[in-house]
Amino acid sequence: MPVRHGATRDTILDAAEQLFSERGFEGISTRDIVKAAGVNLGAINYHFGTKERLGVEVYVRCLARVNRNRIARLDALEAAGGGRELSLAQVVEAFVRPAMADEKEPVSSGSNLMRLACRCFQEPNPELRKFIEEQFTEVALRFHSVILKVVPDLPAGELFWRMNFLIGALNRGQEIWLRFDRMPRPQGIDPVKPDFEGLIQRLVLFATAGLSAKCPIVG
Amino acid sequence: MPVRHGATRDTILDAAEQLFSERGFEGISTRDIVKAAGVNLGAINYHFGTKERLGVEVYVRCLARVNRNRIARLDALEAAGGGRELSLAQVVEAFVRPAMADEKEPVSSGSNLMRLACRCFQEPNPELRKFIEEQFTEVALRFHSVILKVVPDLPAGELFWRMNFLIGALNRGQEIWLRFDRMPRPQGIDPVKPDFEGLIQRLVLFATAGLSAKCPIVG
DNA sequence: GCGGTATGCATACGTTTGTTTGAAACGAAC
DNA sequence: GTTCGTTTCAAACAAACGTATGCATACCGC
Repeated sequence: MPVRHGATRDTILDAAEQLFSERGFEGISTRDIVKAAGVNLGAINYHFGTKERLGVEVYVRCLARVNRNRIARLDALEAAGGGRELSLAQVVEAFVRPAMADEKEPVSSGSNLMRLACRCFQEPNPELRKFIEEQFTEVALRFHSVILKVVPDLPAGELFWRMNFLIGALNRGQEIWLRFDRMPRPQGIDPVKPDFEGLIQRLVLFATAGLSAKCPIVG
Repeated sequence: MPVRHGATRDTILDAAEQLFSERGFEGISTRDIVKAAGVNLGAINYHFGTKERLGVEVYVRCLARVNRNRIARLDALEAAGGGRELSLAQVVEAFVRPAMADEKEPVSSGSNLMRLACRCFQEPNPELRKFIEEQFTEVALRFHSVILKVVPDLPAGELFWRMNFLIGALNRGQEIWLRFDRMPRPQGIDPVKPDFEGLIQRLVLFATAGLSAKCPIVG
């Protein structure tokens, strides 16, 4: 029945990705996964050992892709700029866009990439968090140093927190965008759902302003 | 044994609040809760019916307090201002501060209030989400209209998204602040953990800039 | 005092959980 | 065509899960 080597393994990863992104790691059972994947119950333990190791692999696979993409975009920007200084908006976009879509997973409201990139920050399981956080060290360092160059009068100590504010805004933006149609929207406000590019544009605008806010002179 | 009416019920609520805030709703069992609360296993079902209804009550109790506080702060600001226009920073602070501490729960790294106010946005359980989101309708409307007054050239359609960016930044800021000491911090960046007021100040600065960013002229 | 409602407790119920087992089916090598 | 390592399968495992039951105890108006 299996067509190629490792097919079952990948099927499980894909099914688990989808389910975890919707209900979280603790909210999904191994039986949910094998049923969705159409494979045997024993397959998870055979291929991954434990449910937790499967969880780690799902999240790491997704985040590695996103973060590789972020760095690639930054590299491309710097190469294209040829020594000229980048704009902060360009840098922020290079950070934001890969969390939303890439060549393998084009934009859609059913996008696993975006959904999982959100959920990875929301998993309370400490073991999972450990591996998830590891995926961000390289990207954090790269963007940190680039942004410091682009926003010269920003104290280094401030950037750490502002980067996290950006990450939070990104997550929340994604979450609301994905759930928009199924969400009880407060009447009297009547928000509109922008298309995908509109969301990025709004995020970039917000975060760019936030990142480059002048620090009040202390003392 | 019980000293006053409803003591067991409240003990359960407090214990569940603490545990849910750390591991999420799905990550905690009824047995975890009764053990932490020091009450009988049957007590949860007796007082709340189901685990899910206990979950709803825990989150609603916390959010009702936070959001009541937000509105009270806004009322106080408007009363004190006596018709003068508020500053955006004041409004943002009125939104941010109640999610971090109040008279019942002063600031500390063990603060349940802050931890739970974060987790409430991260629960994947749809039933829980429904009740959680309900808690925000009033506060959303109030702050929406106030901010529109304070940032006059902000298109109403934009504010919905920027408010959510603010919420995201707030959540992420809280989360990182709470976990700061137990977190693997990227070397080469060496961030410092501000005190509580410093966190609020940074959040207000970031969000104020983001909220009042000028929209690029389209067309 | 007494009756009745509200609460506490120990225990058990039926499911679902993650994981393990041992045998069957497979593909490639020889 | 037999062998061997790998993968799939149905079935079973013990443990943990949320919940229900039956009975003891407390409280309160009377």
